[in-house]
Amino acid sequence: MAGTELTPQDLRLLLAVAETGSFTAAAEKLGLTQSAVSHAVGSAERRIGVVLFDRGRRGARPTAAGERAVVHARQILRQYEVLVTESRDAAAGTVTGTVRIAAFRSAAAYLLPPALENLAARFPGVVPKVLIVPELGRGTAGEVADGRADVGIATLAEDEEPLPGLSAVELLREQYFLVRPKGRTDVTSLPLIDWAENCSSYTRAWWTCQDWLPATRIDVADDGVVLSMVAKGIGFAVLPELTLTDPHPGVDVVPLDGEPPTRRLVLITTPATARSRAVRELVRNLREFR
Amino acid sequence: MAGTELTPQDLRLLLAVAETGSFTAAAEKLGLTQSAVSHAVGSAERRIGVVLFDRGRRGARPTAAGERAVVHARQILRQYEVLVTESRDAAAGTVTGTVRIAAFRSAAAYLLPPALENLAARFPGVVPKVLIVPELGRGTAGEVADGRADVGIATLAEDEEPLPGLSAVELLREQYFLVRPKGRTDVTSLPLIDWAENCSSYTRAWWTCQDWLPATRIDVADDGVVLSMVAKGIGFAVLPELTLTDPHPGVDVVPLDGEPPTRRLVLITTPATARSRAVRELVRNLREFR
DNA sequence: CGCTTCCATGAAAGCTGCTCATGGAAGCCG
DNA sequence: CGGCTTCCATGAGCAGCTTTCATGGAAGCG
Repeated sequence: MAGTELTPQDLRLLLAVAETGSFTAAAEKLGLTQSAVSHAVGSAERRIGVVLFDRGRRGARPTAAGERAVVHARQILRQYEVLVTESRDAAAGTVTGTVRIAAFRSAAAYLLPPALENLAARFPGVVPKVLIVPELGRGTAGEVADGRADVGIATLAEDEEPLPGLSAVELLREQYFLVRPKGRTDVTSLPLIDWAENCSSYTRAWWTCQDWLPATRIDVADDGVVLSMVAKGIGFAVLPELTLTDPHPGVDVVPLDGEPPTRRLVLITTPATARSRAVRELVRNLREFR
Repeated sequence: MAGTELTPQDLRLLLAVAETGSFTAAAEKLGLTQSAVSHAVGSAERRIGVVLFDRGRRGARPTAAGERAVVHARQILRQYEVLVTESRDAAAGTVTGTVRIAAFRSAAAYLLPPALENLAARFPGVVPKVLIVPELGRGTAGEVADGRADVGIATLAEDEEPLPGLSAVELLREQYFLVRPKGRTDVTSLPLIDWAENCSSYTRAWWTCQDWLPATRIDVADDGVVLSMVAKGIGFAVLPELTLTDPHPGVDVVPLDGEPPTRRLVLITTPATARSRAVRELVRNLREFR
């Protein structure tokens, strides 16, 4: 395509190829010919002087260079959208556009609904899209960094810094509580039911100050399952406040001794969209309704 | 241009028109015809459904919508560059690219040189471009927000928050000092020589705690001029540490009584580029050499 | 009023991105 | 081992978009 640079269409192509893993599938997805994709990708590679995909029998996989290109492609395409909606808004004096929110399950369940309701009431033109992501690996911050979301609700340990270049605003700071089967006051002999998202670094410091460690540790994927297992007397758990918002019969929630561990919930944003009215309003809402 | 969206060429055009203030000048700047610009801008406006420029006898001025479009256009074009250089770097295992740094004068004079020297030694492929901006209005942060710089060195009062969506990392925290003509111990009767960039909100709180106020106030544009005026005995000044780095004959620098005012120097970055190796290294250098 | 300096517009040229048609390579399998 | 399938590459040709060329109109300035 044009001269020496990549057009938005090129970017969409790269993205489609990366996401489908094949030129043919990408072409189909965009309503084009496989030939068109092949020509375009080849031309793009020639123009920037780098191979973006390894073609093999099983399709096409991005090279290291391709991975980088794809991340930027997503962000550029998003910013094109923002350009258009913000320009229209500026002319019409309205607030519209979509806001893609990445949140982990419990945040989406307890924090988002009131904020989104209020947002919808005041800015009917704004369409929020919620993306539920497990807070593992790079978690929600990764979604924002890779251009798949505009705003992320992430957890951060007290001393942790956000990924470079992402701006974090503290939403709230929450404590961990001891959750034990109802009536069971001594849990030292019970297994600890841990939960994959519950990044253990948050509680590790606290454990090192205790004079006992749990006998066994059971790992579970979902925090709801953790709670019902505790209710059945299978073990005890250490969970943050947010996952304990609903009343849970069959368990006692008690504060932890000493210096209880805490974690911060932060709002991750990217500059590209953070200045848009819709995102700013969402952030304001979330901070109000915490 | 193409279908329903703006190509990078369209963006370059918008930018050129906004910067030159005329279709004709923009065309010349890009080596095109005035006709091409007119057709392209018209077509872009039709596609996004908004008038971007007010055309008059004196040329073209961006509308509110146009202003927004231009800001995003700068950022999108920059991110295209970053896409290309990062992809090439990923393939070749190098670190290249330009980093545009916005700094106010004294930061550029005292903070930047050692950091840039070190950066150049370790990453010869990285080309820093320094943009000196008065820290007035939105200051260096505005340069970053509008896509004219990748990194900004800005000042922030203790309780101040950075612009929404920009991420700020604290570089250092510096005190204000009293600067008076050599030997002159009582300055209460002298005029205060103030300096436009010296955002008075930083020192206002301190003044309200004092039991005297300066007789007169003289406003000067440059901090160097402030110092030489003090040296001539014309008045006294209250200046932050950074502007006092060099020895200044003819003045005494003494700490302020009570709770002296401070300001923070922060590094402002945008996600688009902050993850690039070059920017991260620059940030590391600046924090080391503070 | 003529002159200059802006921008707009219609028609034609040139380039580019797409499709069509085809070929090649590599795995799978009876 | 040929046939089949499933990938991607390539060359030729067409359609459409971007740009130019050649004008025209509108408004400020002497």
